[in-house]
Amino acid sequence: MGDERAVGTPVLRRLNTASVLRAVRDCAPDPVRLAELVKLTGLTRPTVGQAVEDLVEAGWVQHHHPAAASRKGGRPAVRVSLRGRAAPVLGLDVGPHTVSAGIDDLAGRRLAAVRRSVDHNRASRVLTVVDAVIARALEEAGLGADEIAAVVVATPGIVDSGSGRILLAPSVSGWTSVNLSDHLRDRFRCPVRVENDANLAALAVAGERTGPGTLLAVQWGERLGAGVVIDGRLHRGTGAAGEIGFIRPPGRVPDTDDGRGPLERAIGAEAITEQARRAARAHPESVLRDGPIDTAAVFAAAAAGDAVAARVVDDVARTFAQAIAPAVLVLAPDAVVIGGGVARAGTVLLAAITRHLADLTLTPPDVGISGLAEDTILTGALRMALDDVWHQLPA
Amino acid sequence: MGDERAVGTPVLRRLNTASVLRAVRDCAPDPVRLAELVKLTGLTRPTVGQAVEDLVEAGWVQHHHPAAASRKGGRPAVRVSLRGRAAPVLGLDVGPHTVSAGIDDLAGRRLAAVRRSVDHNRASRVLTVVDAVIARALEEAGLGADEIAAVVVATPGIVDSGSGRILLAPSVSGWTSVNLSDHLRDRFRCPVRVENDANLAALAVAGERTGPGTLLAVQWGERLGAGVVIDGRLHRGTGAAGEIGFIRPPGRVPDTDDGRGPLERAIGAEAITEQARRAARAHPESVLRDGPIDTAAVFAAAAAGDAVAARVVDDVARTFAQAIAPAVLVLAPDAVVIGGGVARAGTVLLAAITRHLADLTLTPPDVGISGLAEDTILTGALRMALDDVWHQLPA
DNA sequence: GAGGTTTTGTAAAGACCTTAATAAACTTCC
DNA sequence: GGAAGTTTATTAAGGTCTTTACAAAACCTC
Repeated sequence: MGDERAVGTPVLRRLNTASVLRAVRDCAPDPVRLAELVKLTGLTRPTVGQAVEDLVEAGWVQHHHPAAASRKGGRPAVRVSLRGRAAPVLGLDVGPHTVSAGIDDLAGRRLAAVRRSVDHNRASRVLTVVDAVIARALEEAGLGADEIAAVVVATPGIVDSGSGRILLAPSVSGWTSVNLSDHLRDRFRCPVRVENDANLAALAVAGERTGPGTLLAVQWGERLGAGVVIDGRLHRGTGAAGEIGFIRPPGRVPDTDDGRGPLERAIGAEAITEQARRAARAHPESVLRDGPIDTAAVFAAAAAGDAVAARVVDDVARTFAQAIAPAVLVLAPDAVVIGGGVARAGTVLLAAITRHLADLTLTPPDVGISGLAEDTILTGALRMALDDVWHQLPA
Repeated sequence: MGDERAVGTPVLRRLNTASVLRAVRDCAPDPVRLAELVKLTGLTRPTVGQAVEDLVEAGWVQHHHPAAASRKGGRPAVRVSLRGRAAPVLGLDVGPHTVSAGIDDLAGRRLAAVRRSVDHNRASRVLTVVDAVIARALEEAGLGADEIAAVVVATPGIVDSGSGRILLAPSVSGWTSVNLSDHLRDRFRCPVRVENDANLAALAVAGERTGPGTLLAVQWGERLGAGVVIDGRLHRGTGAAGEIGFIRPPGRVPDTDDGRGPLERAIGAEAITEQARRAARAHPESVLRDGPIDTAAVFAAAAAGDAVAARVVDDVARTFAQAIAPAVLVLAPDAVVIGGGVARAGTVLLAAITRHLADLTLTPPDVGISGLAEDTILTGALRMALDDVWHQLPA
């Protein structure tokens, strides 16, 4: 129930120019003929002409040389395209081991991508790397910090979306005491947002899917987090939505004081390998006996038919399914998509989870693996930054 | 990202008349002076005048006699108010034991309220009662079926929101084979929607709360259901969202083949009394030994300090908290509100649930009891019907 | 009953979109 | 190489709606 106010004729114009800009964006990065925009928007030629003129003046779109391809008679068309450099956005993924930065232009073209690892995950050291990565990315894109139109930073832990403060982040020592948000706000004059990494990964995964719907996107590695995306919008709740790592699974869970949640301690990557090691010791016939054990090895052994490994995988899948089943029943998501290090191991786990979930829920969701590579979180951060820019258009 | 199209000046007018109508509604049921509407909408006088003229002609608002109260000098103001009879809506709550109907006008005034019990919950019998209740409600309101602008029906079970078919409804035998939606569509010429009762109850509870936010509204009686309302909008997911009755709680759950879910069998009203009975047999010192045992008696005994009853209540609360904790972690709702028969028992249960949830979640939500009386579901149905009418305004 | 106040009503002006007609530029065919 | 044809841009006129400004009306108070 939007509360529109004070509608005059100028508002109409803004509405129409926005409509034209949307059409131009949908065609990005290809240039569009003006006549095509008329068809796409349903507006008339003079209106579109006026709007394009305004947009060019404001710097959002740019003219193209008419001396291009695909002429088939007639006066040469004026063609325009999104002027990406009008509002480039910066995405940042601050992980416990690596820091990555990316710069996209409005059209979604990647202008820069930088990745650097952090040796010691001490907060002060991380901050230094963050600054270095940003500087390198800006250099690569040939941009100044002033030209960036939006910044979104992904970080582990729970983030207060209002202030941008990090409330809880066990994986990086001292991270909560650093006001990352303020630190970056000084460097940029545009809005800076800090957001939970699993949430941003969810946004990236949702971007791969078309149409509305509910998505539960899980990031599964050493730690375990999730994001909820409903009809393309991220669901935050009171702020800590998606923290599945703190679900308490049935059965005993080892105590640790590293701030990890019960489910993380039960089926995080480390717990999986630990279970496999124990199983291998108890069952010398397993191939797990040979070679080093990591999650990839466990899943590979299970896929190859090793009964002991299969048992471990099934246990993990069951625990996971039991843990999220209540949430699946309440949310009734269209899909549960798993990303992160564990997901890369393969489809053995997937099948087991699907099986168990079908048993525990009424309308079992599709269970899939994220098709996105290592930069899922970064992609999500850039996506949110672009969305931000796009929503404050009329400014 | 709404895809606006073909915007001309007529659209502007529609926008403004809609804005004026909203303002009139917000003042309902009191009449509004025209000058006041100017302030409320931020539009100019001629615009408001034009809009009001159009709305009167369309029958949405009506003029008031100027010979009314509170004059303080000046030309007598033209006053208008929402013409409720323009679009009265019908709400229906088809429960396993009772059928209720209500008719509200646009201003939210209750024009009729009818409630009738059903002896045998056979589908054919229920349908007869439904028809009778509708007829009585229409008579009471002095309206014909043709004048109703929207109908929303609440029913237990899982409802396909597209077709309105009832997919799963164990509590009424033969209910799934009845196409309630088609049955009613023949009687009314307006849209008829069938919706899960817990979802509508959630909508009603959400109406009591102000502002945006996430709400998990639980209906807890013999059966157990919930609705999720996010920023005022009902969340459906793939259709069966909120079915917490089918969450599998830790521990053994008795098997039944009446279609109830595991959590319902574990902590539904019947299960609570059963647990209390067992506890009373084992502990003769409990006051539960005296008198008949129902949920109210159990909660009263616990509130009065009976240790055995308190133990039962705590067990129930723990099971409930454990069951919904994963959903609470994923959704991070602002509040969990409990309604239905069990909730009426008092605040003993509430305190226990709050305590256990605080232990199991990161950002514990407010836990409260629905302040709405028996007609929560009916209220929700009427609310959704009103929302429906309101959203198809520009037609 | 005169003055003041509050509100309604009306007319002119400005802004924007739309329709329609005209001009321009390029390709293709003869 | 010129004429016909096609596609597109430009310009002008017309209509609708909002805004601004001003006049009229009705009522209360002094």
